[in-house]
Amino acid sequence: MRKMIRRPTHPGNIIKEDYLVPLSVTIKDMAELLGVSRKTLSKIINERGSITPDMALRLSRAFDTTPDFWLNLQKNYDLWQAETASKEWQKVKPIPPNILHSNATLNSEPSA
Amino acid sequence: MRKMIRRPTHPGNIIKEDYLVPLSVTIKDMAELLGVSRKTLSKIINERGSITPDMALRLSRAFDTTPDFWLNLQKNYDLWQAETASKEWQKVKPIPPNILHSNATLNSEPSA
DNA sequence: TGATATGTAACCCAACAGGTTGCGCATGTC
DNA sequence: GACATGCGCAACCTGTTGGGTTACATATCA
Repeated sequence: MRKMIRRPTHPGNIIKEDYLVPLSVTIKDMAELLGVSRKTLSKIINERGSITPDMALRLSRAFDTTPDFWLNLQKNYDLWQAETASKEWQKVKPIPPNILHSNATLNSEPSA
Repeated sequence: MRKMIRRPTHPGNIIKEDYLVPLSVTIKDMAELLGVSRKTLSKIINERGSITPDMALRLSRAFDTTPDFWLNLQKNYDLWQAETASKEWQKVKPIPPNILHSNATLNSEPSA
């Protein structure tokens, strides 16, 4: 697993660049095809909305892709956001590997 | 991509069976280690809560895993739920492959 | 009996998905 | 110029959900 260096591409960007533009479809028409409101799609395209599981299913139908493709894009984006937004999670103390990968338990034998 | 037949395992199940039980850690203590409330972890363990990106980062720290591992579990679970919850997305009409994979546009030349 | 662990309900707050309506702007067309 | 269309976006509304705290009943264990 390589750590994400730069801000991952937003799914909306892919929709726009790889589908809407090449196909010359407007946001309005695409929203209709997908069965969602123009606003919902517009927000995603403009990177202010996210791909929900339901939207991923719709996109997978329209573009002959997998729902996972879209959800992975969103996942990577969200993860990057979470990593960046706060450093609180870094305060979590890792469970010592020797305990994690043995039969030992966390609260048994304080030391040895 | 193989289609998901049965209900995917909930991330909370993994946390419990693969970590809490083997390590003999209580939900209370684990919640403390993760820096979240007992309720938050309890909800996840009991499959009433989901793994957020932030929680995935915390789990990855504690258990020496990747955040993606946890988010993928959640993603698969959510996707299955969305597929099952409603069939509305199936009404989305696929864009004809010949148009999708050519230089043609959707609204150009109604036929040929 | 007393301490601990746990599920869960009640409450509160913030965020977010999605929908509708409408406004202002840009562009294209008649 | 006048009108239609596409689009970003702001309001406004609703429902859901994550997360926190407090509290309670139950269960288990020393």
